[in-house]
Amino acid sequence: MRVSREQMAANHAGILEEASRQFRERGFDAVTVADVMKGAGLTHGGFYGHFESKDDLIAKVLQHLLARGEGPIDDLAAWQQTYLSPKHRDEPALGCPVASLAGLMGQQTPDARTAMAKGIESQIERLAEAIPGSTAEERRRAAIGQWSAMVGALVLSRAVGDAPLSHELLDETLRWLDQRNHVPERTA
Amino acid sequence: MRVSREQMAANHAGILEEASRQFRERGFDAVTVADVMKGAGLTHGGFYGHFESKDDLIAKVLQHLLARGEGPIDDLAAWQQTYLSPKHRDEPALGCPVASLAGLMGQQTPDARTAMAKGIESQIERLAEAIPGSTAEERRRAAIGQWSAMVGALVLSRAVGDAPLSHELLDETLRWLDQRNHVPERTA
DNA sequence: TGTACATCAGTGAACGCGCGTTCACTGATGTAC
DNA sequence: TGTACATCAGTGAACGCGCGTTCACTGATGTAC
Repeated sequence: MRVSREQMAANHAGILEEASRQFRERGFDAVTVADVMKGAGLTHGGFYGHFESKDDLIAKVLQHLLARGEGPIDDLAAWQQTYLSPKHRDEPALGCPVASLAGLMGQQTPDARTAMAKGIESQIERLAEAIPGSTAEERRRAAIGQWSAMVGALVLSRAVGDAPLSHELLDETLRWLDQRNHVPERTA
Repeated sequence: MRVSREQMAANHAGILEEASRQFRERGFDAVTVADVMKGAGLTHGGFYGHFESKDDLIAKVLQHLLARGEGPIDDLAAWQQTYLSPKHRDEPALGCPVASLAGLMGQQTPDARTAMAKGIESQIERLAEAIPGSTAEERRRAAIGQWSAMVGALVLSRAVGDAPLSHELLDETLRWLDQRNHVPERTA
């Protein structure tokens, strides 16, 4: 059942895409190679024509998810509101790979860890350019602090489940960050 | 090889303690029942005399780790400095269970998730009492924001590995939080 | 352009391993007298 | 207090299952003429 070169490339992209969703949704361990291949509309045996191993897939998925250069953040408050939204909390499969996967890097390969580290660094740089502050050092510090708070709040809100606390974590962190990004003139 | 009641109680506590360390160090999936029992100086078969299943152990470990009421935080800055230290980053086995395990709750049982949620709530309450602020609402918001930032920074610094960025995440988040907890009089 | 054949992407059964869990057994503990 | 026996915590072999991975096979693709 050989397929055309175009179809094979599409299948390869489909496996990557499906894996990136399932990994974000359920983590690396709970997702099997067969799960990913089924989701991509293929059978598990063909997997090794595309990737060397499951670990290789994990590294490639992280590189794919984290290396894509996203544009600058033009509206910081809106961006943070989207990040700290119930929708983002409830849809990890399409959401921030750092929030879903950073806590799982302990047992991963060096390639996977490197991809994650690069993604975190580039996200901090991206945030630093959108954050107010008089010096570059101050903006980078604020970017690190705010990015930590955003990732932490999302991780905690997902861990809490659907209790009121879950929504409170998102909402209060958002408001707390918003206070930092405005000079304390309005609403104190 | 029956053992005394005292010895059995000690073994039970030892299994819990060993599991709580290994889970924090390597996560739930990578730690096997046999690993835990070996660490506790026992053989794997005896496990089911103490716990119903591995899932039961996970729930009991979380209850054990997160339900213990810790005293009030008397020195907020010192407490945050300890939390955001390289030592804490490098010793997850003895560190904060929320930072190690919150990101792994997605696939866990309701009992485990409930224990985690309670631990997060009580930690926020504990922080809120140590944080400056004129109203209870303001202190709770700051507690949520700061706790999110602390957990996020620790998770990110562990994910990054031993790159300079890892230390920077801890250090800059600490300084950033410290700025929030002082009226902007010194060092701007 | 049409035909013959070599290539190879995908299939699905099978393998080997490790894990959670079970169970017959052991021998020290704890109890009944 | 001492003895006989029932209890049962712990042992370690074994089971069953699911997973990552392999492999012989299939049949459409792509190429050589």
